[in-house]
Amino acid sequence: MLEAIKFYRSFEAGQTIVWSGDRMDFVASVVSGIATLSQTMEDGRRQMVGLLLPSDFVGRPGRDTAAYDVTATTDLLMCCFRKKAFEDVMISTPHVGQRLLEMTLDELDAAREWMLLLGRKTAREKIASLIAIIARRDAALKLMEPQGRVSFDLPLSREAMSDYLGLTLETVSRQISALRRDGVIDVKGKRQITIPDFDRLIEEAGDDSDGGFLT
Amino acid sequence: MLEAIKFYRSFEAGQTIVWSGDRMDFVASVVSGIATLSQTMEDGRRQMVGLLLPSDFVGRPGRDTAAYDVTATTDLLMCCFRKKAFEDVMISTPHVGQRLLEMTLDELDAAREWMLLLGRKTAREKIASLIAIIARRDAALKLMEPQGRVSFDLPLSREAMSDYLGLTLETVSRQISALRRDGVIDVKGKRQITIPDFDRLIEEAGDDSDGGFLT
DNA sequence: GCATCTGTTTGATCTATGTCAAGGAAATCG
DNA sequence: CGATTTCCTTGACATAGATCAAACAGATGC
Repeated sequence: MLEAIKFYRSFEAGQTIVWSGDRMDFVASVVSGIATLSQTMEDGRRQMVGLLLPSDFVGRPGRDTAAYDVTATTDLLMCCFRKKAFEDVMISTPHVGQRLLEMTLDELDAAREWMLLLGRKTAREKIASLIAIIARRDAALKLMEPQGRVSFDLPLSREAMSDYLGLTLETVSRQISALRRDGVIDVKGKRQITIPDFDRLIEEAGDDSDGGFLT
Repeated sequence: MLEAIKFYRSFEAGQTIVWSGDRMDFVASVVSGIATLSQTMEDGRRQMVGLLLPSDFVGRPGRDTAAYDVTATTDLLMCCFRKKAFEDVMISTPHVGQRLLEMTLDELDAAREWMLLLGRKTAREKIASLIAIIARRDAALKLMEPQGRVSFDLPLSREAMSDYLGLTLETVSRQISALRRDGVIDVKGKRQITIPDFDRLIEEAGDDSDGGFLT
């Protein structure tokens, strides 16, 4: 049974949890906080390839080295299982594997949505999309649909946003300023965002679909 | 048993198999030929989000509308299962679900590799990466590792390549010409590629890892 | 209260890639 | 066979976003 073999680990904001290529003998799920998966090229160019929110799963059964850097963006608590033990549970409990398949398919959909963003959206659309994604996720925690006026805190630095969106941090900053000037968002301090009209934001994001990354 | 419920469908090159949003009551796997998954924005911008090669799986158990456009790039033969029947088999045969999980995890890795390409690589690196991916896949069919001198046919038009890479078809064309001028690749006609030195190509692709999209 | 540090904003310029346009090459059709 | 169509290449020019550089704002420490 899964309960019997789990243990917890906590990390501080900014800390790298595993480096790509490291041996990784556990799998885990996020309990609280935010972590990112990213890939880095030799010359330092970096791309975030996953955003881990509470309940998200990290690690791959049947592989023993990490494929990505995993970094805690905020203080983070993870619930871990030794990989071997987890694999045993997966074999004896088909339900666990089924749930994992479902989650993996959701992640694949999110990754594909993200590919459209990276490949085809303008910088302004990218920023609007990211803000919409975070607003949706934030609302989902309160079991709501975002609608009308919405407020929340950005859990990412400008640099993290640029890694996410395939932009430079300067461009991220400029586009946030532009969206503010145009009344699409309202910014208090550096991180606190208010969206006066969520539909307007969605329009700016260029999403025809619901854009429902994390719904 | 899966054998009992499968049936085949074939499609011509260029034909769209399903449109995003269509009802899709089957799942399938590619027997021969190549298909693509793509997303399109209202104004026509398009991004390929998946490349389906023989043995790849399409469709999502537990969802009844297609999330992407599926298009046959070459003549295509698919092996199909009614979704309901397939789901029943998945429940009664854990092994099928496990295999599907493994394939989905591989696809997720490929999607993430692709995100690095879309977000951070230059046009030249993108083209080199795509050619390397296709060369690898082609070699894999012959159970080989690509090495030294390699030849094969591009199964994609310039436009399909641009949809894949988040570029315009003109940029694709120019970069292919540039790689040819620089002796990285050799092009006969429009589609036949020879790579005189595979390692050189990998260098141009900017991959630190093995870039092993489809290995 | 002042100095320092980190994260952010803004400005001036540069450049890779997009856009628009024309023409070439190979396949298909009459 | 020439005519048409489709796909590709190449050129000239425009522009979104990158790069380089400076300054600002809010923490933190002394």
